[in-house]
Amino acid sequence: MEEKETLTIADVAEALGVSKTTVSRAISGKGRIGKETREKVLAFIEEHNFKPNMIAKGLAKSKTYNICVVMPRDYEMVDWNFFQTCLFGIQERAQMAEYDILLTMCRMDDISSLERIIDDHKVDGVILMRTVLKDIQIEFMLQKTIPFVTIGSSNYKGVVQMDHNHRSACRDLTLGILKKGVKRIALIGEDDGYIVTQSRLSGYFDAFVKMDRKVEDKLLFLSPENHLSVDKSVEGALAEGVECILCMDDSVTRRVLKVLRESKVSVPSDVWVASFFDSTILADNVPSITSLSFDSKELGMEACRVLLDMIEGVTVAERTLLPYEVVWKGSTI
Amino acid sequence: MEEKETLTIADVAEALGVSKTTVSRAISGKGRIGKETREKVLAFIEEHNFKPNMIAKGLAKSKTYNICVVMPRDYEMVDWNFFQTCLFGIQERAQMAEYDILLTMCRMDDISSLERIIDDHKVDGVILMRTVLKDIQIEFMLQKTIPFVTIGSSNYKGVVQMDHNHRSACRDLTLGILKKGVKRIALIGEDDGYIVTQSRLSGYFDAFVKMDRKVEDKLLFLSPENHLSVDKSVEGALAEGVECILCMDDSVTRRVLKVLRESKVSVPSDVWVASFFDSTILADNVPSITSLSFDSKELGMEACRVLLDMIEGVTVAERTLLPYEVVWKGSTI
DNA sequence: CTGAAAGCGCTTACAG
DNA sequence: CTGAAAGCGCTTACAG
Repeated sequence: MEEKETLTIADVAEALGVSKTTVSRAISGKGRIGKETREKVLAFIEEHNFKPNMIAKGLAKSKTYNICVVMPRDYEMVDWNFFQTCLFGIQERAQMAEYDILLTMCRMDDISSLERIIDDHKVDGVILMRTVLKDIQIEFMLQKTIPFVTIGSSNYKGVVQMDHNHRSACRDLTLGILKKGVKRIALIGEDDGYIVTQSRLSGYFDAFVKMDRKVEDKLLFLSPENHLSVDKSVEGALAEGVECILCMDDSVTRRVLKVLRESKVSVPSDVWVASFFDSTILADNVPSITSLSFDSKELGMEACRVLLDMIEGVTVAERTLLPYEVVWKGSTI
Repeated sequence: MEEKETLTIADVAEALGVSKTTVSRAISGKGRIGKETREKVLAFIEEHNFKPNMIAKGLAKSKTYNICVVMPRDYEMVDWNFFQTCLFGIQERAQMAEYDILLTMCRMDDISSLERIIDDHKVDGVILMRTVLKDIQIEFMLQKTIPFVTIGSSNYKGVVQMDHNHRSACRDLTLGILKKGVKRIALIGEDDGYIVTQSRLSGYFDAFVKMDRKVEDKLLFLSPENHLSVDKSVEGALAEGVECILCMDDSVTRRVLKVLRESKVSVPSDVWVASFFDSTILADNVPSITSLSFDSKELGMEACRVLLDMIEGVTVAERTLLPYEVVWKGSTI
C-alpha cells in the first residue's frame, strides 16, 4: 500500500470528502461536529497513523508547546543528580500536557543562549533551575513577557518560585543535634552567593535562637569557593575541638569526609558529621551520613505544573515551599 | 516610544515601504538585493531589535531548528557526569548553527516520549546518547526518515555512530598492567547488555592475546546488574588472590573500593585497582585510581556536528572512533 | 534589483 | 452540523 511520506490535514480531508475545518475539529474535539463525522475522521486518522504537525498548529495558535529549562553550566557541577531528578519531574509533568523540554545551559555571566531562545520565539515559558542573589537570568526574564518560574528561591519581586523549605529544614536538623546535647557545632560551607546558602545559614541560626544559645562566630567557616579552603575549614574546626561538623551541601560533605579520612579522624567517634543536602555522592560512605532529604523530582514536577498553569493564564502562588525530611544516620550517634 | 509587543516581518516591510520579500532577503542574505536596501532594512531591524519568528521560518522551510537528545532514564544512573559533559559539547556545536536541544529521557523499554516528538515533527534529527545490543530506540529511528546518530557504538546496519575507541583503550590499559609483571588480573563488571561492555571485554582479551597469555575464566566476574553481586565478585577475586582488579566502569569501581575499604584490604599495597572509565565520582579517592580518560565533550560536539551535516544532506562516515588516554595513578604502583 | 502571490500545515471566526 | 476563507509569520519560485 502506497502512503505519502507524511500526510497533512488536507490529505485527510480530501480522502474523506470533508473540509479541513472538519478534520481539525474532529482532532481537537472543539467546535460542533456530528458524531458520525467525527468517528469517521478519527478512524481514518488512526488507521493511517496521521499525526498533525505541531509546528503548524503552534504557528496558528501562537504556541510552541515547548518550555525552556535552563541548567547552570558550572565548571565543577557536583550536584547533577539533583538536576537530573528535577528534570525527570519536569519531563513527567510536561509530557502530560504534550509539552517538550528545550534544554539550555548557561553560565551565570553569559545568558546568550537563553536570550536567543526567547528572541527566536522557541518556547512558551521557562524554568530557571538555579538562582543566585544577583541573577541576570531573572533580570532578563523579568523584562520579557513570557512566563517563567525559578527552582529555588529568589529575592526579586514578582518572581514565581518553587523551592523546598531549606531554612526550616536546616533549623530542624541543627536543633536535633543541639538537643542531643552537642555543644559545639561547626558549620562549613562555601560563600557562593546562592540564596539557598543564605537560607541554610538562617536555619542554623534559628536553631540556636530557639535553644536560647549563641552562635560562636569562630565556628562558622564560610570560605570562598574552592576545595583548599574547605580543607582549611576542617582543620580549623578540628583545632577548635568541635563535636560536630555541619556541611552546607553534599559537595562540601564529600570533601570534609575525605579530609577527615586522611587525617585519621573517625566519624562518628571523634566527630559527628551531618549534611544540609543529600545526594548519591554520599550514598556509599561508611558510616552513612545524617542529612536533610528533599524530593527533587517533586520539585521539578511542581515547578512545571505551575509554569504550565501560567502559560494557560491561570493565576499561581508567587512562592511555594515544599516539605522535607530529616534523616538520622550513623554519622551522628 | 511605542513599540508593538512583538513585530513581524510585515511590520518592518510596512515601516520601510518595501515588500516582505525584500525584508526576508535582507535578513537571510539570499537572493539578489540592492546594497542600500539591504543596509536600510538591517539598520531598522537592529534599531528595533526585530527577531524573525523561527517557528514561522521553520514551517516555511520545513525545519524546526531543533535536535532531539535522548538521554537514558535508568533507576540508578551514576554516570550523569558523562552525559552532562556530552550535552555541553552538543549544545556548543548546536549553538553555532542556531539549533536548540529538545531533551527527552527514555527508559530502554519505553520510548513513547521519543515517538511523540518524532511524530509531532518537533525536531530535524536526533542523538541517541546510549545504545544497547537490542535497541528499540534505534529500531524505531531506523524506520523513520529523519537522520540520527548514536553516541556509542551499535551493531545495527546503517547507523551513524560516534564513539571512543573503547576496545583499543581497554587493551592498552590491560596491556600496561600485564607488562608491569602482574600475573593475575580480575575483571569485574555488570552483565548489562551494553555494547561498550562488549568492547571493553574484547579489549581485555586482546591484551592477553597480544601477550600470548590465556585469560582465566574464573577471574572474569560479569554478574547481573546489582550492587550485591559486585560485592560477591570482589570477595571472589580476593579469594583467588588476584594482584589487580580491573573495573568495567566508574560505578563498579566505586563499589569495589567501598568493599575493599570495609574489608580492610588496602590499595595498592594489597591489591591494585584500575578502571575502564573515569569520572568525578572517583576523583577524591585515596589513592587516585588509574583509569582510561575520554573527552566526553568532544564526543558530544562531534556527534552533533555529524548530525548537523546529515540534516544538511552532507554524506558522513558511518562510524567514527575518537582517541583516548591511559592515565596511570597511585592505585597501580 | 524588487514585489505580488502562493505556500508551509494548521486554526478559527464567520456564514449558512 | 459543515465549509470557504482568512490568518499565524515566514520563504521562494515566478514575473517584471
